Parts: sequence; structure tokens; C-alpha cells
Amino acid sequence: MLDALVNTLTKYVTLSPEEVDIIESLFIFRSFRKRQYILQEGEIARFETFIVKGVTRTFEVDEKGQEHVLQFGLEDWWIGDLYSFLTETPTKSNIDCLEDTQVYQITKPNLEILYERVPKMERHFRIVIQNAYIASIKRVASSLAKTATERYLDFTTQYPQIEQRVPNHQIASYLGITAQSLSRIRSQAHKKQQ
Amino acid sequence: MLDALVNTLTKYVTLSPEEVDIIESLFIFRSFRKRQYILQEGEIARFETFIVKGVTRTFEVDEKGQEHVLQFGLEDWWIGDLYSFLTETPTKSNIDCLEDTQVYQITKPNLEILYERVPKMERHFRIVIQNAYIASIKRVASSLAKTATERYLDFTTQYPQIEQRVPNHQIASYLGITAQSLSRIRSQAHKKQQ
DNA sequence: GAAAAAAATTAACCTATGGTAATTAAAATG
DNA sequence: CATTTTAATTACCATAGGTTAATTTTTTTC
Repeated sequence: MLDALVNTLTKYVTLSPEEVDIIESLFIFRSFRKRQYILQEGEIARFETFIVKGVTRTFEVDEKGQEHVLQFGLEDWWIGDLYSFLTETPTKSNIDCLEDTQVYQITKPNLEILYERVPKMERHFRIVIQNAYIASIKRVASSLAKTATERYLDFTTQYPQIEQRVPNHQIASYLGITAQSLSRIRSQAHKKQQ
Repeated sequence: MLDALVNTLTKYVTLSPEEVDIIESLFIFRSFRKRQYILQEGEIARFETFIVKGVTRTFEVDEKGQEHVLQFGLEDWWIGDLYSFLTETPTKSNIDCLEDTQVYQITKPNLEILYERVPKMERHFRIVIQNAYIASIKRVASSLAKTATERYLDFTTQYPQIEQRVPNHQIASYLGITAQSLSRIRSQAHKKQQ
């Protein structure tokens, strides 16, 4: 179990056994059932969460009551609301599990201890955040430049694993369209392929 | 001049005079005229750029030849294409100056030297990127949940300085709408205010 | 494995925003 | 300061995607 976490943490930095012990002592392992919430709107995000197994969805609910998927989470991904976590203010996000999910979590105080005792972890998390930032910019660029059809096709090629494990109406929400529109897009795409 | 850079670099960390010297030796100062390009599509982004004075716009051109503004840059902001910079691959972005602009730039090798000689700069850049990432996520959320009118009003309250210094059609592009649509939105907003 | 719940599809109609074009206003330049 | 260039506005029609609603399919649950 811890292996999955340590393997990922050593992706951009090398760790000694003592450092692995420190890490082990600072993370908490938790299990969630499908449909359980890892984080709910109004709470302060006390943890950053690393997914060992499972699928999650992070979404916000707007004033009209509509849900908007900001992010999916899969094995080896970090999820959470970084803003709430860092500023210790209530989150607007919800995270629930689309499958039974196992995670490692770290609190802000423990993350600070981690940075202090294993300074090279700053490097790891800088790179993790860099990559998340780059992905987010790509998403902005794609929402500015592309039609819903193009965005859907990009999504299916970029995240085939997600497409298989997540209901279409969640993908539609991620793409910023309704389930009905996605259905229409899919049926048109199938027609063209024939 | 260097003050502006050092002030910002010390926002999240404290620096000794020796460390300030190291920084001074690793950055390059450059001046650009309005309309000059700091970065053009196809180049490798050799620098991350800190704006001392001026306004920039980062944009991509899509297959249909349309420009889409990804980011504006103002005093004390970092701009650049992090992906191209880190991976040393050709950028799809262009950065040009909307006013005469002065910047400090750092190359990737020099940034690595900086991290090595002044390790706490990892912290600074992790936080800079964190903040940029958080802003990008907010933009995604807003593009999913909000109408163009709402996004425009949010923009004017969040970035009043940009609204003053940047032509409306660039703001329209940033918001993902045409200049004509923004014009319509503005005239409707004015009507309601009366 | 039957019943209930959740997800996907289809269709008819509606609306926000895009595209094109023409007009006016403002800013840059020699 | 006259001319050219750039920016903003307005109007009219086109269209992608939203809304509502009904129907079918799939998945979950007891």
C-alpha cells in the first residue's frame, strides 16, 4: 500500500530508508466506499490526498444548483482543494468516490514537517504542482479555442482510462456541456466513423 | 530596477546579501517596446520572465487563425510558457507587449543553479506556481459555471488594473468571447445600471 | 432476478453567442 | 493636425449547445 505512495514520491527525488520512515509516519491511510465523500463544501480541506486505488470526482455546485466537475482522480494522482488547504478557508469543492477508493492523506502541519525534515520533497511537490498547473492551462486553452466535439475527442484520447470508468454525464460536466449534448456529439461521431 | 525583483523574490523567503548577489548574477534585464514579442510560437521558451514594468499578453493562435489570450502580465508577475521552458520543446504561445515593458529573465540552467545555491528559492517558486495553479483552476471553474456576462463582471472586479490598460477585444479573447459579444454585454450592463 | 434507481438517448424548441459587415470613435504616426 | 490604423459599436442572421420532457437502457439493490 505504502509502496504506491513512496514510488510516486520518489518519481522526481531519491529517498533514503530513514526518509521513507519519516514519510510513513506523516501520512494517514484511509478507505472510502463508492459514493462516499472525501471532502464537502464548507469544510476546510485538512488534507492533500494521494489515490492508491479508485476513482474520484471533484466538483462544485453553482448558485443554480448545477454540479461542475473540476477534476477526476485516478491511481497515483493527487487530489484536493489546494486553496482551502493552504489558506485554511472553507472549500467550495466536493470530492466523492466513483468507485471504492483507498488513499493516503497528509495534513498541512505534517506537510510542513515533511518539507523541513526532507527538504527535497519541496522539489517533488513543486513539480507535481507544476504539472497540474500545466494541465490546467491546457484545459483553459482548449475551452477557449475548441468546440465541445473537439474537446470530447481530445478527452477520450488523453484520458482513455477515465472514459472507461466514469459515467458520460460526469464527463459532459467536466467538458462544460450537458449530458444531452454529449450524447448528441457521440452519436454524430459514430455516424461519421461509419 | 533589481529591487522590484528582489522584493518579490523575498515575498515568501528571506535572503542574505550574498544570496541577493547570486540572484543578481543569474538574471538578465531586458527592455521591450510596445508590440515587440518576448516569445513567439515555435521557439523554445529559454526564459521565465518577471515583469518590472509594463503589460504583456500571452496568446495562442488556433488552426482557424484565431488568437486566444491565455494570460495577461503586469508589474511583479511571472510570465512565460512553463511547459516549453521545462521540457525544452517548442512553444505554442506568443507573448507580446501591450505597453513598453521591462523584465528580468532567467534561463533554465541558471534557475537550476539558483535552486542549488539558494535552496529556499524552491519554496518561492513552489508558492508562485501554486498561486498560478489556483488562479487557473478558478478560471476553469468560472468557464464551466458562468455566463459570459458573469465572467466579464468578475474580471473587472478581480483585475481592475488590467481592464484599464488593455483593449476590450483582448479582454474578450481572454474571456472566450468575440469583441462584438463583449460590446453587447457591456452595453446591456450599462443599461441595467441606469 | 424483480424492482428501483441511475444513466443514456432522442427529439422539439429556445437562447446565448458567433459570423459577417458596415459605421463610428479613438489612438498612433509622420 | 491630417492621415492611417486600430478599436469599439451596432445590427442582422446562423448555429452550437441548452432546456424540457419522454423513452430506453443499464446498473444497483434487496
